[in-house]
Amino acid sequence: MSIRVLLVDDHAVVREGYRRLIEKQRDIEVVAEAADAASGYQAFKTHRPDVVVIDVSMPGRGGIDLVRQIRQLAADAKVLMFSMHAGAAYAQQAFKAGARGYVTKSSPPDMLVSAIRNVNAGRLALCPEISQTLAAAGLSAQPSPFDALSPREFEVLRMIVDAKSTEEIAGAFNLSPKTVANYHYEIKSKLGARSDIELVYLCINEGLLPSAMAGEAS
Amino acid sequence: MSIRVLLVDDHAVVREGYRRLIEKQRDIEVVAEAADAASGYQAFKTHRPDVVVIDVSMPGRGGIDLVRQIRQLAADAKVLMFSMHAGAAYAQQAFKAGARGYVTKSSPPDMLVSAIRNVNAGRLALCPEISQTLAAAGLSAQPSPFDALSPREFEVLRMIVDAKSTEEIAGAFNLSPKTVANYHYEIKSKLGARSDIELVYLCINEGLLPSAMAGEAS
DNA sequence: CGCGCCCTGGGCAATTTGCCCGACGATCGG
DNA sequence: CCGATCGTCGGGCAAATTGCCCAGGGCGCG
Repeated sequence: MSIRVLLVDDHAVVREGYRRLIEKQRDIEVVAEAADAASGYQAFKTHRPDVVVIDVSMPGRGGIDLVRQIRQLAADAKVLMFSMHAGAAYAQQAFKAGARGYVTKSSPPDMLVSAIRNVNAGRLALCPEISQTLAAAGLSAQPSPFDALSPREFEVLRMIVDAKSTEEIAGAFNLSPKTVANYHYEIKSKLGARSDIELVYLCINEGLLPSAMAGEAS
Repeated sequence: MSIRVLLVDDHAVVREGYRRLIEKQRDIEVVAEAADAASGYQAFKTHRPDVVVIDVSMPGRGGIDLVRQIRQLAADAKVLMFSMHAGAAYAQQAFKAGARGYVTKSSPPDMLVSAIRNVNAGRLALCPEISQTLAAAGLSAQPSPFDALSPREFEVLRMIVDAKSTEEIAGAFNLSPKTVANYHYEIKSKLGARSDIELVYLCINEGLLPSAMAGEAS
């Protein structure tokens, strides 16, 4: 009996790559793919895979939200998060949302497949970089102020540092602009940022951002 | 005679994915892979591929630099950039560095392979999102928008992205806070930034912020 | 059940932003 | 020499945003 996997990633190439890695194994098979959170959720409902592999950074509400949704539907769902950044903050949010594993895209191929096996077996799966930064952030020094953020605040923060306007965020989450503005204020307050620009820097050296994104120079 | 391709991307999964797509074609073959700029450069020298596919965002100084290096070695090298973000700024940088194509990772698979053929044939290759944003930004806009800034504006900009408050800047330059606010407005206007956060990103990928991203929590 | 989080948004004063305008000096072409 | 242009500096004012407080509803936990 093989492990049935659902792949959710907005980049077709990445899905191809993961699929290729998986197909080399004979005890794992890909039963479905999805390119965004909404269709990923549908695919989960219809296929009920053993393991769901989700990319954290996806357009719209992002992968973290999808985990939450899925776990709400099926509390025993096994989710493996898949990310391109090694920031501890993301990983922590992912685990809080109910993920059972977290690996980066730069991990060697065999780690990616063994992570699927681990998660399927009920074990946690995380790659060295993550466990390292997680451990460092965890027991040693200060608990990152990002831990104080509620899930919702974290998601709003992501949109903010992605240079989205208050209205865009409100639209994306179906919230009142006022509520978003309140989150914005609360986030800055919790993180001790005195301006949006400080906010960006905090996120950058927390690893929340791919370090340098292209601005919308329109 | 098939098109010989060199793949440079730091994520193993992505290389796998691209390789899988390419192997389905019989006129294209992957002659080498590399996981970083340095080994990519070596691989280019030894294999002399027809087309080099490079991921823009790689550890170190990124893929843009690699293009420049390669073009310096062989001015007729055909480089296809491969990115996960659709920002026009990155694409422009890529073309300025000598790339002949630019596609995003969210492009459909057949676009990725046809881009290789186009670049190999000497044509430009870019996916719709990019050509759109690029056209919007105006391809004629060759000079960096930063050139439009007056000296004073430039100085103020540097203070702004250094997270200084309006009052701090006014104090540092012996100006009225109102004047600083006016400069602030004028700068955003000239650079086309709709928020301070976009301003920061513009500066980052223009290389204005050498010290910005040094934070490694580890 | 009570307590305490989180989510959601209204209210409102204080500040900032967006945009326009006027003034002064320097530089430059004719 | 004379306008034209540009950079610097700031006032004004309406509109938007921020800072901060508050309140009700939902959900989990002891």
